[in-house]
Amino acid sequence: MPADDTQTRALPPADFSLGKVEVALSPLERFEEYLRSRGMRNTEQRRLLVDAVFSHHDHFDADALMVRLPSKGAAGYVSRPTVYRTLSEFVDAGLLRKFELNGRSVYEHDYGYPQHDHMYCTQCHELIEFQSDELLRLRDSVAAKHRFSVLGHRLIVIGVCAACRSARRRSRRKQDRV
Amino acid sequence: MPADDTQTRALPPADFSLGKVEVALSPLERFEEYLRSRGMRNTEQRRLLVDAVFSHHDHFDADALMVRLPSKGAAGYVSRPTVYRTLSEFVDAGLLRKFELNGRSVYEHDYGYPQHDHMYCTQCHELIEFQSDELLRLRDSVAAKHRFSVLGHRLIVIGVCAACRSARRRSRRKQDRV
DNA sequence: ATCATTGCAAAAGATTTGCAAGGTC
DNA sequence: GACCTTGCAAATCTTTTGCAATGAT
Repeated sequence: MPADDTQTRALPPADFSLGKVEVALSPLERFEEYLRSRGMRNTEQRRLLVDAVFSHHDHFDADALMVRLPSKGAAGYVSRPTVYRTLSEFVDAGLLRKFELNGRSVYEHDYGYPQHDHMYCTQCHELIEFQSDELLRLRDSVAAKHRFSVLGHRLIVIGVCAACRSARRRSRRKQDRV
Repeated sequence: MPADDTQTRALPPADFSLGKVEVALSPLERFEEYLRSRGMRNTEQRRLLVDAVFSHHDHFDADALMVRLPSKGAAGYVSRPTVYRTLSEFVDAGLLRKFELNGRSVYEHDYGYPQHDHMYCTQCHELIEFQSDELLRLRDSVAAKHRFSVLGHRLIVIGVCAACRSARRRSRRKQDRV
């Protein structure tokens, strides 16, 4: 296990409502660890992507990440296949969590951020995070009852957020079926 | 609102662990209602699909449904686009619920069956149903706290089912990241 | 020098759409 | 007869893959 000081690094400024978790390594350091431990190479593209991914705390898909990077021809460009391949590696490395929404893969920070779930607004398509220990207890208790060994879960509450509810107060239309 | 006796119809024999809900109309009757109310046509394909869908209680995707139907050329064949179009109508009509799993759309009975969630086994890919009122209370309480108006939710607990745990006891390999 | 990684082009898989022919009301 | 539906073919969208060139160790 390669050495490194075990200082607590500051993560990107968090407009993150749930706070952050203390971590010993930055996402990049942690990923480099992962690469070393698997005999994989520390390439510029991988470094660029760690940076692009951890410079904002938000939910994004492969497309959104591409847009955030320099376009083809420019310095720092990363091809779409490499983006997809690297996102998978980030998930394997524990840097990102992945879930599906409206038929595509959505990613969010995992490393250094606390467990949480989402509410999805069908009006503005915003994802709102929330945390509930009670939910975890409930999940584990149900699983135990079925002798099911839990690796994780995905919960998304579907509905209309506070902002959109207000906006809709006067222009109301049929609600989407979920 | 068109008349009909309000008898309780038996639904397909249920190897369904959560029991069933009392319903006034069969899925087909309910769908015909829906078609009438929207000025849509009661076609043979739609009737065939209601039948194919409600003859088994299980989770399925568009492909699995196609396989269950007569093949091209044979009587009762329904084309793939029609299957997709009709599945959407079933969801709109409240007959089916839809969710996403491994990048594809999975459907299950909604009409006539109680609310529930799933545990997904990463080994055998089985979906195990469970029901929890406490979860619903928890969901609604979290939503209320955020002034979020709930339309529904999707929860999937990911892990390894009891059967696969036993099977794995002696041939263990790395666990999948979720 | 070895061998992992990248970018390109193309493939693959799921789902959707334009449209002419056919079916339902 | 009006017009909704179907099936076909083709398009679309997202993600993956084969492979030769490039880059990391």
